[in-house]
Formats: sequence, structure tokens, C-alpha cells
Amino acid sequence: MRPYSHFLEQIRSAGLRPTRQRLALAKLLFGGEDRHLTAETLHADAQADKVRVSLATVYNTLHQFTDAGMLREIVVDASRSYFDTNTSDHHHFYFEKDGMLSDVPEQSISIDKVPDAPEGMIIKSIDVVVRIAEA
Amino acid sequence: MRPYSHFLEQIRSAGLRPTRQRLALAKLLFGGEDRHLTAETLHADAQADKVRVSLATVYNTLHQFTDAGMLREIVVDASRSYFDTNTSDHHHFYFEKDGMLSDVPEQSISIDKVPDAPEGMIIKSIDVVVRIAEA
DNA sequence: GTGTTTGCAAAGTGTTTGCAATTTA
DNA sequence: TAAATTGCAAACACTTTGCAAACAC
Repeated sequence: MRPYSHFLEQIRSAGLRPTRQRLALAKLLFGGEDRHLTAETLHADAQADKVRVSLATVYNTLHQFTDAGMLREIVVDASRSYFDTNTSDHHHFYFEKDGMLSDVPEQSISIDKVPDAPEGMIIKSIDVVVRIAEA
Repeated sequence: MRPYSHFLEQIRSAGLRPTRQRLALAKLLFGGEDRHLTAETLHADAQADKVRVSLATVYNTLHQFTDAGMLREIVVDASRSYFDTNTSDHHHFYFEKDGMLSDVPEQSISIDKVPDAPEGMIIKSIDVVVRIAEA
């Protein structure tokens, strides 16, 4: 597990004050394996970990971390926001039945020929979602 | 413009009764060029066309048409549902600034190597969204 | 006539906001 | 102590639902 100071520094360099809540959430988010999450699941994790954080603060923090490039938002469902601690370029399987996300193994998909952005615009990202249903 | 009977038949074959509302919406949806829309925009179009339809019925109809394969739902924004009258396999540009969608020209992008679906599951679709921002 | 569909208003869901109290620096 | 942050509850935007009246067949 990374040292406490790592999270502290990470939060500071995002221009944010390392509050108890942000430190606890950063530890949950970045302290282990990469993960996919929603505000609800992170809030539940915090509670399970006996960390007192309001849902509003979870939302604020998720957005602040996303703006700082520490998280990536994944849009797969019209009614829930997902975030990914892995901000590198990769694609997702979305299991519609249970609302779970997982990464598509890097070598198993590839995009040829990236389209040009219209004049005066830039491509922010190319998001690929492979929707999975039961056979 | 397609004849009235076309829409009537299209709705019937979806197992739905061709009500005044469904006919009017089908005409708006399928009577011209392919289009991208939300419940709100379709509702506004109906009003502009002097068609009295409630927003609830617009939502119901969009889902019924989607289930019947007449529309395709496009997920690009965590807080709004988009639909596309073009149900064939193609990808989208999403302009974050104004919430507009447009098709990616077919030849300008291509997916190599489609990943395998996990055991016992099937790939329902592979959705590609190219997010566009101002330069 | 029977079963389907509509429209309304109410309820629901996930998310954001306003603001006083608290915390950080 | 000045500025940032938190938590609550209220507000929000979009969508769904319950149900009586209207409609299709």
C-alpha cells in the first residue's frame, strides 16, 4: 500500500486541500487495483470503511479528481455516472444485466483510421463500449 | 414522403396499435432524413407540428420503437437519452458543447479485431463515441 | 365490449446547489 | 482569520408510474 504522503501529495498537486474526506477517498480509489465505480459504490465503500463522508462530498470529490485527470469518466448508461481509476487509453465491456464494467484486453480490439475532427475542433477522446448481454 | 400506409404498417408489425400519436411520431421520425433526437426534441417537434402528444407518450413510444428495432438508443451523456433513426452499424461524433450528435463517416474509422464475449454472453453492440471539444 | 393506449400529476432516481458550520493553512 | 470545504436538506432534470378517461378493434 502506498504511503499516506503519496495521496497527500497527489491531492495537493491537484490544487486541492488534503482534507480527511479527500484523503480517505483517494486511499479507497488509488490504494489498490484499478477499479470502476459510481458515486454510490464509493460512498458505500467509505461507509464500510467507517469513513464519514456525505454523498455530496463524494460527488464533489469525484468531479474534482476527474478534472485533475486522476479519474476518467465512462459513459455507458443514461442514468448513472461511472468513473475509472485507470485513466489510460482503453476500452470497456459493459454488462447490461448487472451494470458492471470491465476492461477490454488491449490486444483484442483496435481502432484503425481515426477520423478527423471538424474544423476548429479537437477530438477529446474516442470511447468504445462493447455491450454484453446474456446469450 | 412515404405514404401514410407505410407508417401504419410499420407500427402494426411492431405489434402496436396505430394510434394518432404513434402515427404522428413515426411520421416525424421516419418521414425524412435520418436524425438524432431526445424525448424533449421530439416532443417539441410534435408541438411545432400541432400534434398533441404528452411527454409521457413520447417516452413510451420511443421505447416501444426501440424495442421493435425501429430506433437505436445512443448513450453519450449520463443525463439524457438520445435516439437515432439510423439503426445500422455506425459511430458517432458527440459535441459536448451543444449536446449534438452526428455520424462518423463510414470510411473514416474502423474497428479491427472484435473482442470475444465472455463465456455464455453475447456482444449486443460495439458503440464508438468520438467526443469533440472546441480547439 | 374488451383490451390497449393516453395524459396527467405524482413519484422516482441520480445529481447538484445554497448555505451555515467546520476545517485548513 | 481568511479562504476552502463539508454536510444537510432542498432543488433539479430527466424519466417512469398509477390510474381514470379515451380509443382501437
